[in-house]
Amino acid sequence: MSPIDFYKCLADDTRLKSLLLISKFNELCVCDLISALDLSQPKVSRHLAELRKCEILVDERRGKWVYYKLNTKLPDWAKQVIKTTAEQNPEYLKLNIEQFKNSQDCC
Amino acid sequence: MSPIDFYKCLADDTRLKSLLLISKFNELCVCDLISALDLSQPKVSRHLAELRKCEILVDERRGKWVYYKLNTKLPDWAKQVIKTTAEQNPEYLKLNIEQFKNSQDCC
DNA sequence: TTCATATATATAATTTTCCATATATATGAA
DNA sequence: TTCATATATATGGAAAATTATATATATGAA
Repeated sequence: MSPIDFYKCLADDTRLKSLLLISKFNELCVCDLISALDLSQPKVSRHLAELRKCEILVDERRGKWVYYKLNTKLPDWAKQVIKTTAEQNPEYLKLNIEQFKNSQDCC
Repeated sequence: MSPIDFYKCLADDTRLKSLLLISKFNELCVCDLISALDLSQPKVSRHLAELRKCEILVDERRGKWVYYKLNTKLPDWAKQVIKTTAEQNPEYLKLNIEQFKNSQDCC
Protein backbone atom coordinates (compact mmCIF):
# COMPACT_ATOMS: atom_id res chain seq x y z
CA MET A 1 0.00 0.00 0.00
CA SER A 2 1.57 3.26 -1.09
CA PRO A 3 1.15 6.31 1.14
CA ILE A 4 -0.56 8.28 -1.60
CA ASP A 5 -3.23 5.63 -2.23
CA PHE A 6 -3.81 5.41 1.49
CA TYR A 7 -4.20 9.16 2.01
CA LYS A 8 -6.41 9.60 -1.06
CA CYS A 9 -8.72 7.05 0.49
CA LEU A 10 -8.90 8.99 3.77
CA ALA A 11 -9.55 12.31 2.06
CA ASP A 12 -13.31 12.25 2.17
CA ASP A 13 -15.47 13.06 5.15
CA THR A 14 -17.70 10.01 4.85
CA ARG A 15 -14.77 7.64 4.45
CA LEU A 16 -12.66 9.20 7.21
CA LYS A 17 -15.51 9.21 9.71
CA SER A 18 -16.48 5.64 8.82
CA LEU A 19 -12.89 4.50 9.22
CA LEU A 20 -12.39 6.22 12.57
CA LEU A 21 -15.71 4.96 13.92
CA ILE A 22 -14.83 1.43 12.86
CA SER A 23 -11.40 1.85 14.44
CA LYS A 24 -13.06 2.95 17.68
CA PHE A 25 -15.75 0.27 17.81
CA ASN A 26 -13.61 -2.49 16.29
CA GLU A 27 -16.32 -3.43 13.81
CA LEU A 28 -19.59 -1.94 12.60
CA CYS A 29 -22.21 -2.99 10.10
CA VAL A 30 -23.35 -0.74 7.26
CA CYS A 31 -26.58 0.13 9.00
CA ASP A 32 -24.66 1.31 12.10
CA LEU A 33 -22.72 3.74 9.94
CA ILE A 34 -25.83 4.90 8.11
CA SER A 35 -27.44 5.87 11.41
CA ALA A 36 -24.27 7.28 13.00
CA LEU A 37 -23.46 9.45 10.00
CA ASP A 38 -27.07 10.09 8.99
CA LEU A 39 -26.35 9.50 5.33
CA SER A 40 -28.04 7.59 2.53
CA GLN A 41 -27.41 3.88 2.19
CA PRO A 42 -25.90 4.06 -1.32
CA LYS A 43 -23.55 6.81 -0.25
CA VAL A 44 -22.20 4.91 2.75
CA SER A 45 -22.01 1.68 0.79
CA ARG A 46 -20.08 3.27 -2.07
CA HIS A 47 -17.50 4.81 0.24
CA LEU A 48 -17.07 1.56 2.18
CA ALA A 49 -16.50 -0.14 -1.15
CA GLU A 50 -13.61 2.26 -1.78
CA LEU A 51 -12.06 1.55 1.59
CA ARG A 52 -12.45 -2.14 0.81
CA LYS A 53 -10.95 -1.76 -2.67
CA CYS A 54 -7.78 -0.15 -1.35
CA GLU A 55 -7.66 -2.84 1.36
CA ILE A 56 -7.97 -0.58 4.39
CA LEU A 57 -11.13 -2.37 5.46
CA VAL A 58 -12.37 -5.93 5.07
CA ASP A 59 -16.02 -6.94 5.01
CA GLU A 60 -17.78 -10.02 6.28
CA ARG A 61 -21.39 -10.94 5.74
CA ARG A 62 -23.19 -12.46 8.69
CA GLY A 63 -26.75 -13.24 7.70
CA LYS A 64 -28.45 -10.13 6.39
CA TRP A 65 -25.77 -7.79 7.73
CA VAL A 66 -22.35 -6.92 6.39
CA TYR A 67 -19.71 -5.97 8.95
CA TYR A 68 -16.62 -3.92 8.25
CA LYS A 69 -13.39 -3.86 10.23
CA LEU A 70 -9.77 -2.85 9.75
CA ASN A 71 -7.70 -5.10 7.55
CA THR A 72 -5.18 -6.76 9.88
CA LYS A 73 -2.71 -6.90 6.98
CA LEU A 74 -2.37 -3.11 6.88
CA PRO A 75 1.24 -1.93 7.22
CA ASP A 76 2.21 -0.73 10.69
CA TRP A 77 2.52 2.92 9.73
CA ALA A 78 -1.05 2.92 8.40
CA LYS A 79 -2.38 1.26 11.56
CA GLN A 80 -0.54 3.81 13.69
CA VAL A 81 -1.87 6.71 11.62
CA ILE A 82 -5.46 5.51 11.99
CA LYS A 83 -5.07 4.83 15.71
CA THR A 84 -3.41 8.17 16.48
CA THR A 85 -5.99 10.10 14.49
CA ALA A 86 -8.93 8.32 16.10
CA GLU A 87 -7.61 8.64 19.65
CA GLN A 88 -6.50 12.24 19.46
CA ASN A 89 -9.57 13.67 17.71
CA PRO A 90 -12.55 12.72 19.86
CA GLU A 91 -14.43 15.89 18.95
CA TYR A 92 -14.39 15.05 15.22
CA LEU A 93 -16.61 12.01 15.91
CA LYS A 94 -18.38 13.22 19.04
CA LEU A 95 -21.81 13.96 17.54
CA ASN A 96 -21.75 10.85 15.38
CA ILE A 97 -20.96 8.64 18.34
CA GLU A 98 -23.73 10.22 20.42
CA GLN A 99 -26.20 9.73 17.62
CA PHE A 100 -25.04 6.17 17.12
CA LYS A 101 -25.46 5.36 20.79
CA ASN A 102 -28.94 6.87 20.85
CA SER A 103 -29.98 4.88 17.82
CA GLN A 104 -28.67 1.72 19.48
CA ASP A 105 -30.60 2.65 22.60
CA CYS A 106 -27.63 1.77 24.73
CA CYS A 107 -25.13 3.35 27.19
CA MET B 1 -7.06 21.78 12.26
CA SER B 2 -9.70 19.15 11.58
CA PRO B 3 -8.59 15.69 10.47
CA ILE B 4 -10.50 15.93 7.19
CA ASP B 5 -8.82 19.20 6.15
CA PHE B 6 -5.47 17.72 7.06
CA TYR B 7 -5.97 14.53 5.07
CA LYS B 8 -7.40 16.34 2.06
CA CYS B 9 -4.22 18.33 1.98
CA LEU B 10 -2.06 15.18 1.99
CA ALA B 11 -4.08 13.50 -0.75
CA ASP B 12 -2.03 14.63 -3.72
CA ASP B 13 1.22 13.11 -4.86
CA THR B 14 3.05 16.41 -5.24
CA ARG B 15 1.93 17.67 -1.85
CA LEU B 16 2.59 14.43 -0.01
CA LYS B 17 6.06 14.01 -1.47
CA SER B 18 6.92 17.66 -0.80
CA LEU B 19 5.74 17.34 2.77
CA LEU B 20 7.64 14.13 3.46
CA LEU B 21 10.82 15.48 1.85
CA ILE B 22 10.57 18.63 3.94
CA SER B 23 9.97 16.49 7.03
CA LYS B 24 13.10 14.48 6.24
CA PHE B 25 15.37 17.42 5.43
CA ASN B 26 13.88 19.80 8.00
CA GLU B 27 13.55 22.58 5.44
CA LEU B 28 13.83 22.92 1.68
CA CYS B 29 13.48 25.78 -0.76
CA VAL B 30 11.13 25.68 -3.71
CA CYS B 31 13.93 25.05 -6.18
CA ASP B 32 15.09 22.02 -4.16
CA LEU B 33 11.62 20.51 -4.51
CA ILE B 34 11.40 21.36 -8.20
CA SER B 35 14.59 19.43 -8.89
CA ALA B 36 13.85 16.56 -6.49
CA LEU B 37 10.36 16.00 -7.89
CA ASP B 38 11.22 17.04 -11.45
CA LEU B 39 8.05 19.09 -11.79
CA SER B 40 7.23 22.51 -13.19
CA GLN B 41 7.78 25.54 -10.97
CA PRO B 42 4.13 26.69 -11.01
CA LYS B 43 2.94 23.21 -10.09
CA VAL B 44 5.24 22.91 -7.08
CA SER B 45 4.52 26.47 -6.01
CA ARG B 46 0.77 25.96 -6.15
CA HIS B 47 0.84 22.83 -4.05
CA LEU B 48 3.13 24.43 -1.49
CA ALA B 49 0.65 27.29 -1.31
CA GLU B 50 -2.06 24.80 -0.36
CA LEU B 51 0.06 23.26 2.36
CA ARG B 52 0.72 26.79 3.59
CA LYS B 53 -2.96 27.74 3.45
CA CYS B 54 -4.01 24.85 5.66
CA GLU B 55 -1.10 25.68 7.96
CA ILE B 56 0.82 22.44 7.63
CA LEU B 57 3.87 24.32 6.31
CA VAL B 58 5.25 27.76 6.95
CA ASP B 59 7.41 29.71 4.51
CA GLU B 60 10.26 32.12 5.03
CA ARG B 61 11.98 34.17 2.39
CA ARG B 62 15.76 34.48 2.69
CA GLY B 63 17.09 36.59 -0.13
CA LYS B 64 16.01 35.15 -3.45
CA TRP B 65 14.91 31.87 -1.99
CA VAL B 66 11.75 30.86 -0.13
CA TYR B 67 12.18 28.05 2.40
CA TYR B 68 9.38 25.80 3.61
CA LYS B 69 9.29 23.84 6.85
CA LEU B 70 6.73 22.17 9.11
CA ASN B 71 4.55 24.49 11.14
CA THR B 72 5.62 23.95 14.75
CA LYS B 73 2.07 24.77 15.83
CA LEU B 74 0.66 21.63 14.20
CA PRO B 75 -1.28 19.42 16.63
CA ASP B 76 0.64 16.45 17.99
CA TRP B 77 -1.39 13.85 16.12
CA ALA B 78 -0.60 15.55 12.81
CA LYS B 79 3.11 15.74 13.61
CA GLN B 80 3.11 12.06 14.53
CA VAL B 81 1.28 11.10 11.34
CA ILE B 82 3.79 12.97 9.18
CA LYS B 83 6.78 11.58 11.07
CA THR B 84 5.55 7.98 11.02
CA THR B 85 4.70 8.15 7.32
CA ALA B 86 8.05 9.67 6.39
CA GLU B 87 10.11 7.27 8.47
CA GLN B 88 8.32 4.08 7.53
CA ASN B 89 8.07 4.68 3.78
CA PRO B 90 11.63 5.27 2.57
CA GLU B 91 10.93 3.67 -0.82
CA TYR B 92 8.16 6.19 -1.61
CA LEU B 93 10.77 9.00 -1.67
CA LYS B 94 13.82 6.97 -2.65
CA LEU B 95 14.17 8.11 -6.26
CA ASN B 96 13.36 11.71 -5.41
CA ILE B 97 16.00 11.83 -2.71
CA GLU B 98 18.62 10.31 -5.02
CA GLN B 99 17.79 12.81 -7.70
CA PHE B 100 17.87 15.64 -5.19
CA LYS B 101 21.28 14.62 -3.89
CA ASN B 102 22.67 14.37 -7.42
CA SER B 103 21.40 17.81 -8.30
CA GLN B 104 22.99 19.16 -5.12
CA ASP B 105 26.25 17.39 -6.01
CA CYS B 106 26.63 16.15 -2.46
CA CYS B 107 26.82 12.93 -0.42
C1' DT C 1 -41.85 -11.03 -0.13
C1' DT C 2 -39.01 -8.06 2.84
C1' DC C 3 -34.78 -6.27 4.63
C1' DA C 4 -29.85 -5.05 4.18
C1' DT C 5 -26.52 -3.94 1.07
C1' DA C 6 -24.27 -3.18 -3.54
C1' DT C 7 -23.80 -1.18 -7.97
C1' DA C 8 -24.84 1.30 -12.59
C1' DT C 9 -25.59 5.46 -14.80
C1' DA C 10 -26.02 10.26 -15.39
C1' DT C 11 -24.98 14.59 -13.56
C1' DA C 12 -22.76 17.89 -10.64
C1' DA C 13 -18.96 19.60 -8.11
C1' DT C 14 -14.25 19.84 -7.04
C1' DT C 15 -9.46 19.61 -8.02
C1' DT C 16 -5.52 19.68 -10.90
C1' DT C 17 -2.91 21.35 -14.61
C1' DC C 18 -0.99 24.42 -17.95
C1' DC C 19 0.28 28.78 -19.79
C1' DA C 20 0.93 33.42 -19.22
C1' DT C 21 2.03 36.95 -16.34
C1' DA C 22 3.18 39.28 -11.95
C1' DT C 23 6.22 40.23 -8.03
C1' DA C 24 10.41 40.36 -5.27
C1' DT C 25 15.22 40.21 -4.93
C1' DA C 26 19.89 40.31 -6.86
C1' DT C 27 23.44 41.78 -10.03
C1' DG C 28 26.03 44.42 -13.35
C1' DA C 29 26.82 48.44 -16.23
C1' DA C 30 26.79 53.26 -16.89
C1' DT D 1 22.86 55.93 -7.67
C1' DT D 2 19.85 54.50 -11.53
C1' DC D 3 18.46 51.45 -15.15
C1' DA D 4 18.26 47.07 -17.32
C1' DT D 5 18.37 42.32 -16.83
C1' DA D 6 18.37 37.80 -14.50
C1' DT D 7 16.67 34.60 -11.12
C1' DA D 8 13.27 32.62 -7.80
C1' DT D 9 8.68 32.27 -6.66
C1' DA D 10 3.60 33.25 -6.84
C1' DT D 11 -0.82 33.69 -8.97
C1' DG D 12 -4.92 34.39 -12.45
C1' DG D 13 -7.76 32.07 -15.51
C1' DA D 14 -9.32 28.47 -18.62
C1' DA D 15 -9.39 23.66 -19.77
C1' DA D 16 -9.04 18.97 -18.43
C1' DA D 17 -9.39 15.37 -15.26
C1' DT D 18 -11.05 13.41 -11.24
C1' DT D 19 -14.34 12.58 -7.70
C1' DA D 20 -18.82 12.78 -5.46
C1' DT D 21 -23.81 12.53 -5.60
C1' DA D 22 -28.65 11.10 -6.48
C1' DT D 23 -31.75 7.99 -8.35
C1' DA D 24 -32.88 3.67 -9.93
C1' DT D 25 -32.07 -0.99 -9.96
C1' DA D 26 -29.90 -5.42 -8.63
C1' DT D 27 -28.49 -9.07 -5.38
C1' DG D 28 -28.55 -12.14 -1.52
C1' DA D 29 -30.29 -13.84 2.83
C1' DA D 30 -34.30 -14.78 5.79
